[in-house]
Amino acid sequence: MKVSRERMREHRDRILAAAARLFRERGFEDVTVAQVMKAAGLTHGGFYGHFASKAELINQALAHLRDIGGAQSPASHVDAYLSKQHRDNRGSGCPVAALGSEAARAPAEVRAALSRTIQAEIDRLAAAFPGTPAQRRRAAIATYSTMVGALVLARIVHEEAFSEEILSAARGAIDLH
Amino acid sequence: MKVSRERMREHRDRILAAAARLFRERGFEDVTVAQVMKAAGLTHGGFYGHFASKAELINQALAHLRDIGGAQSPASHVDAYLSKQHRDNRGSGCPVAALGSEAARAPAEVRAALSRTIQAEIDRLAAAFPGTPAQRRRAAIATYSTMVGALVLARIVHEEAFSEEILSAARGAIDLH
DNA sequence: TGTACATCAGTGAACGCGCGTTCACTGATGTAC
DNA sequence: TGTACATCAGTGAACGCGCGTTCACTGATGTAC
Repeated sequence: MKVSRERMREHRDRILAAAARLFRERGFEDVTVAQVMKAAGLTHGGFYGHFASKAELINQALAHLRDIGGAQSPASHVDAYLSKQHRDNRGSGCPVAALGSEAARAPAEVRAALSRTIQAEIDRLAAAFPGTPAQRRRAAIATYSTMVGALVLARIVHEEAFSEEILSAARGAIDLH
Repeated sequence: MKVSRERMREHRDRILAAAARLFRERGFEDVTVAQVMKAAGLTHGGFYGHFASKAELINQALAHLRDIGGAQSPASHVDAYLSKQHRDNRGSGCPVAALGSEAARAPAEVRAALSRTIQAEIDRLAAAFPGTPAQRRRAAIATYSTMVGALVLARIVHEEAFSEEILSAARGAIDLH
């Protein structure tokens, strides 16, 4: 049945939020349109009233995600990023670490959305380093690379001790002043 | 038609090599059994004479890959890893960077195969650092994290200059003596 | 403010395609004599 | 060493399932008067 314009906008937001969570948890391909709609409390047929295709949903979900940045200090952001909690909660965590290797093969729009996330993260970290703007930017890029790589490795590795060792070594290698 | 035992072993190797290349290029899900068999010069029906399932092929292909390690020095290995050439040739490159975020959600066997690759890479890099074994291992873990993260980022980013900047910043942050 | 009706968001069955997997068949291999 | 035949690797058509997408329908919304 028809629904008020406000409620429709709310449905759209719920679909995007569900998609952003499910894609990060299980990847683009393992999540079906029907599952996203169910998670949003709707039936699958209505999906195409909101989005032209599943590919379009992927684009919009990642673009939507980009707008949500944390406000904590760089140092505590790094600690939170390299925590067991983040490792074990892909659905609410960094989309670059959760989807990075798939995204590298994705259409230009998906890559562009994640590029903006990467750019924002670098800008944010740059503030925590000393030196010229160029030096700070280079340090921020290297730091973010370490963070993403360590989280990906920690999620692959199955032995808990090894996984924690990776997070700890990465935390130790990053020193913000 | 039947084929000699030697030729069958050769076919199996060709299937594994084709799978290892295609999976790294396009991911586990976008590659079909028929495509792997075609790349190996065979037809898809024969696949199940070699492997019980596609999942089994994924396991074996990653395990097979693990045995092939380079022999260059740590310093030139890092440079090759963080090169444009490696970035642009996923099919013959590091499986951790090519498949990392998908592998994190994969069955235990896939994760175990990649864990061994990670472990081997860390051991190899550790030799290039000074200090106690524990210090060297921590440095190697942080270094490999930076390498994997930077390669993943460089492959996502669509602007060529930004992508090269990421590789360069990571190279600069790693100093082996 | 109340009423009539055109609009259209959401529903759920259905469609078509591609994929993993199976299977009857073919003909070369390799063993038994 | 040669021959007869059982074995079995590879072929390609077919199957069944799940998924993205479409569509006729429903009934609440919101506009025109």
